[in-house]
Amino acid sequence: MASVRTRFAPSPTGYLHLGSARTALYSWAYARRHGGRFVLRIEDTDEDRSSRKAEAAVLEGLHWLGLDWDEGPFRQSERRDRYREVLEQLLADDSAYRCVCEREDLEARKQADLAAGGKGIYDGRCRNLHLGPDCGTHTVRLRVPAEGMLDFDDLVFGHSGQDASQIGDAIIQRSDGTALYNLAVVVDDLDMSITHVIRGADHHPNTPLQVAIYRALDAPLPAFAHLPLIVGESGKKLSKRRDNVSIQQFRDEGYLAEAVANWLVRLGWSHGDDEIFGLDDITRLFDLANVGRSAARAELPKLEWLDQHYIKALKGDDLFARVHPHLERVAGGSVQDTPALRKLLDLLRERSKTLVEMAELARWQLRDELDYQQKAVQKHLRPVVAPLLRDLRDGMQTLSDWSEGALQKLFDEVADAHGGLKMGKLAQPVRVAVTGGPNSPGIFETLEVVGRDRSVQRLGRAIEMAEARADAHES
RNA sequence: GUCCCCAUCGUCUAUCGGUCAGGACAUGAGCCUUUCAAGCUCAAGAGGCGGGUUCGAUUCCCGCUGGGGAUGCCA
Repeated sequence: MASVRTRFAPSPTGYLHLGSARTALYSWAYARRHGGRFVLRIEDTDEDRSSRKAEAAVLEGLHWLGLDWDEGPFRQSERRDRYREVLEQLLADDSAYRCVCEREDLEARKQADLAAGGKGIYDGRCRNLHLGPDCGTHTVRLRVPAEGMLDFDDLVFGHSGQDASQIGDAIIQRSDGTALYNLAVVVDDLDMSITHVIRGADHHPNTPLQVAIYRALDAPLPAFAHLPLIVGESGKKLSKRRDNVSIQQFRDEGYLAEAVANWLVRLGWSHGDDEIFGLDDITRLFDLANVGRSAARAELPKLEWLDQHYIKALKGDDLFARVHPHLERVAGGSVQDTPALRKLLDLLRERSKTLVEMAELARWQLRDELDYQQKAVQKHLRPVVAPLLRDLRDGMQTLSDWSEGALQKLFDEVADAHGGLKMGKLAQPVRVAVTGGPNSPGIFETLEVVGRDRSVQRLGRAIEMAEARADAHES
């Protein structure tokens, strides 16, 4: 058997669509798994909707996910002559014919047919007119056989097909002389020797028509594999309006590429009870045989869990580089690489579902001005804690060494001095004082990150806040 | 309307005639604990309905119901 050749053929939409991303991932994985080649082709036959910029965004999405291709990108817009050549050939052997039916008229006849209980397919008015090139403005239609099965093997859905009588003679060339999608894909897949056409199940119903084209061209069929749709919360096909369909948006929301890829690969494919798949695992294990047949609902919780899973494994330079843009957004300016920040990020790994969340959790380190959470201030910075904070602050100023160990010792001493206070009584007020909120990593680690000067300063501010409330009570 | 497809916990899925129907996420409870997480333990939670076939159906067949997709001079 010829070596595997798969392709990904997106239309340039300005971003990489979630469903397309999965199709790309599966096609890529299938080629890699079988030592084949992966071809990239841009389907830009609809000029109105295509631009180079929109195409670049699609490629960027692919790169971000970690997918690479061996050939291309080829563009259908650059293959017009080839389509024309094929069209001429089809016309010459009478597999196709010119049609001069006008749009409005066509629509009216279709509606009438539908109303009369018909199927609403082309009535074949020009089918036997044998119109020549001089017939004026015209489209070209494929002469689909009147009967017989237009069938094909589908690696996911099994043997599929439709009776030819259910399909009208479809237009394959527009009246402006350009080829339509259904013709272009077939010609491209043939010319590019694609062995496995892997694409979304929304193309499943179009395939019989394409089979008719293959036959008209007297060409062998590739293997088809239609992937069940990914649907949104609504249970319907993903829509730009309702759902987040842009891979770039997931990236911007702080999801890691490996998490998105892992999420996508499991949306429709499985390998026993396994859940964690890196790109390398995917190229090693992926197979069409284990792709399911029903639509999968894209829900975020699993993605979040995966994202946290991969974030937990991130460290050092890699971690820093990936959160950096998000840190700068929170900081509202440039963010320097410091040991304290590195330590904080490390502590935040298992507390963050996304990089965006991680950056948010680092806010108290990124900005000198604290955002105090009123509820936490009310609860923890009460007048009675002022003396505690004062002792702690004083102790910090003379602490010989600013380390978790030394801080722990200081806290123990202050707790003893105040009648054996529980650690929680001390930790929470301090936490609110130095971070502005009730949640953060361990208090000693937090203080170490904040640093002596800022800790002392923030404690001072907290003492003022607590005492101010005492005054308010008295007056 | 017509054609095509799909149907296991809330979600993603395993099962390829015989299982206490398994796992994961989410959910609830507990443990841990200076907060939040993380981690660990436990719990609850599924074969749409009706017919067949079979010694035996979630699994195979048919019908129904439900859902989805396609029906473009879009891809």
